[in-house]
Amino acid sequence: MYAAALIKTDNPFHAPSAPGRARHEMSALSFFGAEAEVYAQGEESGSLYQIEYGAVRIYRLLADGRRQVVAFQLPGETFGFEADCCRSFFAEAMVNTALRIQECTLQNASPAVVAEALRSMIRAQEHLLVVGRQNAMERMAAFLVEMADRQEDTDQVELPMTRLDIADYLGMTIETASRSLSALKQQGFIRVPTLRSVEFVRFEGLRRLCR
Amino acid sequence: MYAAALIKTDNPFHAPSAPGRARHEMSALSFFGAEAEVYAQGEESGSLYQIEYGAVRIYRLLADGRRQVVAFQLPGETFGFEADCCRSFFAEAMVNTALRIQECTLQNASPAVVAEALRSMIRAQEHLLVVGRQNAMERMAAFLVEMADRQEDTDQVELPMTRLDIADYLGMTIETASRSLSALKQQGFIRVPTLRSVEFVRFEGLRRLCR
DNA sequence: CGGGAAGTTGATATAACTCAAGGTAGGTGG
DNA sequence: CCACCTACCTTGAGTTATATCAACTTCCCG
Repeated sequence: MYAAALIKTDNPFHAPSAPGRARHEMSALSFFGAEAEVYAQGEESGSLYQIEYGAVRIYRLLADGRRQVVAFQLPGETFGFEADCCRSFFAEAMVNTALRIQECTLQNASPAVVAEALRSMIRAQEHLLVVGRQNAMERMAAFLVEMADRQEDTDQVELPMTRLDIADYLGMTIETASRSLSALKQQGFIRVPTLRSVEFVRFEGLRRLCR
Repeated sequence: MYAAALIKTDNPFHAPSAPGRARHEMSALSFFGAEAEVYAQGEESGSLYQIEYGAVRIYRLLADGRRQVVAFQLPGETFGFEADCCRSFFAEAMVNTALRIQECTLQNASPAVVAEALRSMIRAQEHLLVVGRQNAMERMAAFLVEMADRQEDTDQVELPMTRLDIADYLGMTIETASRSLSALKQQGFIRVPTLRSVEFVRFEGLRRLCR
């Protein structure tokens, strides 16, 4: 059992203790409750984070509060590798999350870490095409396809994020996000058994929709 | 003088010979005329490109031809570092361009190359905020501020790209790009002495506009 | 000076935003 | 265990920013 002091959270909820599965590395787990901040823009960087379980949103804000989520990070993925000393973005847990934290500099970065960073860049640039050039239904389809591909399951996906998170990821309002999801449902592409899960009925149709 | 055979271009124009300035490395220069392709999506990757002079656009297409420019690369900058074997994007010279090409793998990548790749990622993610959450005038202002910051000149910038390139970078139509530029001009933020240059009148105002 | 490509401006159409009301699901306490 | 409460989500109606379509202008190059 981990001491409560280890749990870094700014909301009253306390994350559960470590899961029973085996540890892959010597680094300890850190726990974050839903909405807890992992790091903030402007903070000193230098650490690398790997998600053991849970999910994290990476985002940036405009002066008037408009938010763009630039990435969702899922179990097994690594984030937080930066060239400069200061964080360029905010990172927050979306649900109860366990992270392995390790120090990492440009010099000691392994090729695997570099490779994952480069793939994150490709994903960000592909996402730019979605946000810059696709309409609302195409964006929602692209989001669902991306989640399915990353979870390697084209039957259904679990969504650790709210509709507002999805909207801020896709560069639209929560109402438009909700309407797009309803339209995909109504047109027989998906079913939505619960608010946080989506079942695919015609996955390839969905993929064709956003090519 | 370089042989014409060295000039890789798919348009009739031939790039001029190498500039007089000193070479920093042993690698030879390759020349590309305006609109010449540097690499295409799906091609085998493995090379890294550094711009000696000129400018390159990195972009992706949707099936119906919609285009998103994900980055502009300027002199001194490096691009083309990828984790996987295949190119994820197209790269095209926008004007007469000279590139130093070198082989580069994940294993032999220098920390400097990794650092520049990470900065490209941050720039892509910051651009996501512009495209996802800012209106047309804010986007155009953000573009001009970015170009000024990268050229390290807040008095004026040279634009190696067309209005259509700018529009496809900012996720808007060419008409909206033109109108946004006109609005910034009309409101006294900038002057536009030629089609390919912009003078800043109130640079800090421009910066405030897109924060 | 002429021609063509690139850019600008105007008028109208439309997709997405905004504001508002209503619905649903999950959690809490009686 | 059920009912209520609240946060989250969905749907509707009207507005607006940007896209679209079209005409005109400017710049560059021969």
